[in-house]
Amino acid sequence: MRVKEGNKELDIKEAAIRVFAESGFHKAKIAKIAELANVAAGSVYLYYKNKEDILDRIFLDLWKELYENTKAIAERSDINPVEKIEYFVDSFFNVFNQKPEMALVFVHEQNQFVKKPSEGLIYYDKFLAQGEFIISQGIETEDFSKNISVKVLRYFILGGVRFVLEHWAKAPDDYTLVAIRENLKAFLTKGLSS
Amino acid sequence: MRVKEGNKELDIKEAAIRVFAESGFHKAKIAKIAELANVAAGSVYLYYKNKEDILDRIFLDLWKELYENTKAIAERSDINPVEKIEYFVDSFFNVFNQKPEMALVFVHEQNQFVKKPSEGLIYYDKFLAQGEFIISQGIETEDFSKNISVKVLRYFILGGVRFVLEHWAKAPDDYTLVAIRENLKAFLTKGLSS
Amino acid sequence: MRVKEGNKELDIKEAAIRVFAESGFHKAKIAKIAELANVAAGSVYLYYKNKEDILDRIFLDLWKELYENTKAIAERSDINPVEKIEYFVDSFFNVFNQKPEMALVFVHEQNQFVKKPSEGLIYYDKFLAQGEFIISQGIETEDFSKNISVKVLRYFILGGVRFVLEHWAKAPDDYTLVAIRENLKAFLTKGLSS
Amino acid sequence: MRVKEGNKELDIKEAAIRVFAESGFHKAKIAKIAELANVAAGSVYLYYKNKEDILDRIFLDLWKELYENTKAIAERSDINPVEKIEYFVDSFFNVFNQKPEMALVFVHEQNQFVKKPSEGLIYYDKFLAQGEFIISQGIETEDFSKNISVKVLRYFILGGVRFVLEHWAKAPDDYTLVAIRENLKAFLTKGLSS
DNA sequence: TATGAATGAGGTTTCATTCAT
DNA sequence: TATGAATGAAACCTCATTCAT
Repeated sequence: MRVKEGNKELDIKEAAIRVFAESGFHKAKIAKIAELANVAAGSVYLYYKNKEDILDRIFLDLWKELYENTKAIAERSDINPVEKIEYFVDSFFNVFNQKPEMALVFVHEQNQFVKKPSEGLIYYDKFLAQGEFIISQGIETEDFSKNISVKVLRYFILGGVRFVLEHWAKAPDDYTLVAIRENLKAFLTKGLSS
Repeated sequence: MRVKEGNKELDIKEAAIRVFAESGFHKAKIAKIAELANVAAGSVYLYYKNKEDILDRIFLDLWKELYENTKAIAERSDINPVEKIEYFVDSFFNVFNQKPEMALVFVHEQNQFVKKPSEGLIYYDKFLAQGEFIISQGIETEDFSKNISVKVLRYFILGGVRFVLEHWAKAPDDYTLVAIRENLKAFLTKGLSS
Repeated sequence: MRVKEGNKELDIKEAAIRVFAESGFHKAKIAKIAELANVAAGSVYLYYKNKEDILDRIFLDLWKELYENTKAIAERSDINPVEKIEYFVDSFFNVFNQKPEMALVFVHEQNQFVKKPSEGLIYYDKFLAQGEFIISQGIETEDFSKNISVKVLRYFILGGVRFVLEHWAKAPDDYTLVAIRENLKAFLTKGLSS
Repeated sequence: MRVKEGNKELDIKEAAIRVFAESGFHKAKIAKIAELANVAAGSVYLYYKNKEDILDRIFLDLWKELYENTKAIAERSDINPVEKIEYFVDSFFNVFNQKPEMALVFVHEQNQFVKKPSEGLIYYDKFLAQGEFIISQGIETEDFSKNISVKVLRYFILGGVRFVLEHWAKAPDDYTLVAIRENLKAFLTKGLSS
């Protein structure tokens, strides 16, 4: 048994990611999370208000990180929109690079997460806005076709990425994340191009 | 004897689609489904083995219809791969055209559905195979780039479509399905092109 | 399928005996009884008030028959109490001779049956009274020991017979009913003797 | 932490005995057992896997105690088989002496109990084997008649005892257990004698 | 802060019984 | 008399959450 010295809050969150990935939020049991975190079931409630709060804070971490990793990209003036899209996609995949389980939680519980207001949701919206902004820039610079609906595209791309991620997370050996993202970058820039 | 009047099996299925769309499968209550179907709770079990069976048969209907609507397209020789992709996308969207709730069920419960073998899953696989086949054809005819990974793309496209559908289903007035599919068709054919 | 011409009431009763023997009263399903009786489930209620009523009438038949088969024995003056006991036991076993299933119902549901007043219960009491009467006679004639408690013995004997019957009914090949009853007769008459 | 006070496991088992005796296993409600045990319904499942498990462990206790109380008797060499039978019967009745309700559970649910393998069943079989062994010994020493079928007798005796117990448990005032067992001992030894 | 025993609300499912035909 | 579709009450069990220590 690992000596309990460290950060129980984090231990619980990480255990929860594993359990949510395995069973989905609804079937996940607090008792199992507590066990994996080497903590008593009751202790979970010292750090989290309830089960849903754990999920919320997992997503807060995720979208905050994604937002912060990508906000610099949108603002850069030394690269063109095509390159921005490429970096943007890279950033996104990097987050999941060594966390297949987080990818599954993202894919399966994002709906649950989006349903109600939360701090994490703000970062999620900001993240989407950045993607949208990059595409808009590209349309202005005529790098991208002006006939595309930014609104439609941003969901399409995010959804596509989600689904690909899911399959990668379930069978990481079928194709590498690097291969996936190169494919997507090529596909996206061609698809967007004017 | 009391004779079947109307079609309770269908009533229940349609009620279930509404409830699953609203609450998700896990939170959905049989009592609520029965109420919407104007049927006693116990009657649900005359037509469906259990709650999961309802979901299975909803997905069976969906993928069977999608498969059957699209199988002719893949086999046609009078149109080129680009047109096939366009028809394929059209077919897909047509199914949801007047069933926003079905789109939500599809989006939210597809994971659940894919997890275990079922008759519907066979049609789902066949459907995916058709999409994959069309793209492969296009690569052969050099209409599509030979650098794309069919495997990655097929999930990307399906996932993207799923997510777009979800947002449309939640707020059908923001953009019409027709607008969405025209956007996607343009984006896809460009993205795939060689 | 047997042509339904005959006695549905009887068909149902016989089906019920089989099902009660197999599953016990509580787990027995009306649907299964109806199926074995080649009758619709609802039809059962044309002939029997409810599930319990079927059991009651099965036991009524049983105890009425046992009572009527044995009442002549108690009254005979040409044989002594020892012989009466022997005939009494013979009569009892004869009823089950070719109905192992009835024996199981008797053994398992007798409790249920005794709990509430019914016509069958009257015959059951009369039957016990006859056995008691024969033993009392034997005590008077000094064939049987005067130290025995008739009350205790009559339950002991009936209970013993019940349990032996049960094991015979479950595995009729282990020992024949004839062998059983000869053993018991010998045991009883010796046990009772003065 | 909230600490186990008293012995809830035992409280529940004793409450269950009362409820099973009153209503029989199938009609017994967990809610009622929990109420009598002064425990929340859910707490029952902290100590017992399910309803059946409660019954199993009641019978395990019973047959283990009976087995352990009687195993010394069979092995003794200082008393003859007739005395062994007497002690054996005494032991048996002693267990129920101040637990009329346990006697009812035994009588009503023994069938249920015997149907499936369990730890208690092992003790039950051992107990029966001991009774059988004592009788066999008696036959060898010619204290008992060699014409009796041990197999038949062991069930007959157990069954008889069961039924007598039942009537005693339902109306303990009609005759004392002591009177019953003296009667039976006399009856048995005479019945068995050569 | 930490525990884990205790709680009790809540939902799926079964099945005896009813009743329209 | 006969049917069998429809009913709906009832109960086991799970598990998130609480709380005494």
